[in-house]
Amino acid sequence: MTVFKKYLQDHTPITDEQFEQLSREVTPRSYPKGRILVKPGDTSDNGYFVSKGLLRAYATDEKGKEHIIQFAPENWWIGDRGAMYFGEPATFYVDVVEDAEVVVVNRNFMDRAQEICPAYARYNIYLLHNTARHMQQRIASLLAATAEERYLSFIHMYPNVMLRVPQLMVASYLGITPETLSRVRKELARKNFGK
Amino acid sequence: MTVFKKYLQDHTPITDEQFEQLSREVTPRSYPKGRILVKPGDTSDNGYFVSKGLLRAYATDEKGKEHIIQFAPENWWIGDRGAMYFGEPATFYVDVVEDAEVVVVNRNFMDRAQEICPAYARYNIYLLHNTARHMQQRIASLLAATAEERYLSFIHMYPNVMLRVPQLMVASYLGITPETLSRVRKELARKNFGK
DNA sequence: CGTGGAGTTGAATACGATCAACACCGGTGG
DNA sequence: CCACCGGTGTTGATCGTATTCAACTCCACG
Repeated sequence: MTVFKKYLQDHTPITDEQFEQLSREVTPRSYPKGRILVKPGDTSDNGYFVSKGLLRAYATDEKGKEHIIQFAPENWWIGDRGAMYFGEPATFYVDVVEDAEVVVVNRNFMDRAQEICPAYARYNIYLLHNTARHMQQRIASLLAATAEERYLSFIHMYPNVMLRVPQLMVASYLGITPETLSRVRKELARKNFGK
Repeated sequence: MTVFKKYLQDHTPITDEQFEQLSREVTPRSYPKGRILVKPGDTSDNGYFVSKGLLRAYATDEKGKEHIIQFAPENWWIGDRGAMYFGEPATFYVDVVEDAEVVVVNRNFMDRAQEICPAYARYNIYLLHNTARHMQQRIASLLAATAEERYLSFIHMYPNVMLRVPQLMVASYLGITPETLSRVRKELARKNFGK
C-alpha cells in the first residue's frame, strides 16, 4: 500500500486526505506464483496495480497455447480492459508469475479518482497515450520484424522482465515457440562470439 | 467542419460557444489521394480527424515494405502518437488513401479541449481505453491466429474499410503478402462453394 | 534421491515469402 | 477512339523461416 501511495504521489499532486478517501476504494492483496486472478468469461471489473512481484496477461488459442499480451512488474497496471472498463466478459487471463503484492481497484476507483483528484485524470490520459504508443510499436514490430529483431528489441526495452521470466514466456510474448527462441539465442551467441 | 462539430456534439455535451472557442485551435483541410501528411522524423504535433475519405498510418521496414498500423475512415482520429502527444520525431507515415477532408488539430487543441469542456476529457479517456482494447486484441490475433483467421476477423470488424482499400493494403494490415491474401481468399471461396 | 518443468538440439514438416509471369482493368495521351 | 501504361490482383514454382514432434539434459524442489 505504501508503494501504491508513493506511486500516486510521484505522478500527481495528491494530498494525504485525498489518498485516504481513495484508499477506501481499493484493497491490497498478496498472491502466490501461479494464482489466476482473471480468466476469460469473468465479469469482474477489477484492475491490478503491482506493488511487488510480476503478473502477466495472456490469451489462449483453441490448441491451448498461451500468447502473452503484457507483463506487469512493479509499478505497472494490469487487467482485462474490456472487463475493467467496458463491463464485458474478460477475454484474457491474468495470473501471477512471481509472488506478488497488488492493489486491487475497480471501475468505481477510476471514476472516483478523477473526481477527487483532477490531476489524476491528466496523468491517466498520459498513461493511456503511453500504452497506446507502445502497443502501436509492438504491432509494427510483429508486422515487420523477424524473430531475432523482436527478441533484441525486447531485451532492450524490458531487460528486467527478460531476466525474471522463464524463456518460454518471452517466446510467447514475442510470438514464437520456445524452441525457436532457443535457436535465435544460440545464433546470436555465435555471431557475437568474435565480440 | 460541420462533421467535426456533429462528432463532438454526439459524444460530449458541448455548447455552441465552447465549440467556437475550440474551433479557433483547429484548421480544416482537403487532401488528395496519395498526399503524405506525416513522415518519419517529422516533429509536428498534428493530429487528424477524418470528416470524409480515408487515411492510413504505416511504417516501412529496411526493405521499403509498408506495414499498415491503422486505417482511419470518417469520424476516426489518426496521427503518430509519439509525435502528437510526446513531441518525439514521428516513426510512422500518415497518408491519404481516398481523397479526404480532415480537421487538423495540434497538441494545444487537446489540452484546451479538456479545459474548455471537462466532459471532453471523459470522452477522450473512453476513446483511449477503446483503442487500447482494440490494439490488444490485434496483438493477440497477430500472436495466435493464422492468416485466414485474421482475414476473417478483419472483414467482420471493418467491412466498410475492407471494401474501400485495395487488397494489398488489407494484406499489409494483416501482416501477410498480397499473394498470400489472394490465395487465402481463393481457398475461402472454394470452401464456401458448397454453401 | 526422483520427479517434472525448462531449456536445448535434431529431423521432418508446413506455412507463408519470394520471384516471376500474366490477366485485368482505369486512366492518359496520341 | 484506341493504344499504351502502371498499378492491382492472380497463379505457379521455389525457397526459407519458424513449427512440430521427439529425445535428451539440467536443475529446482518435493
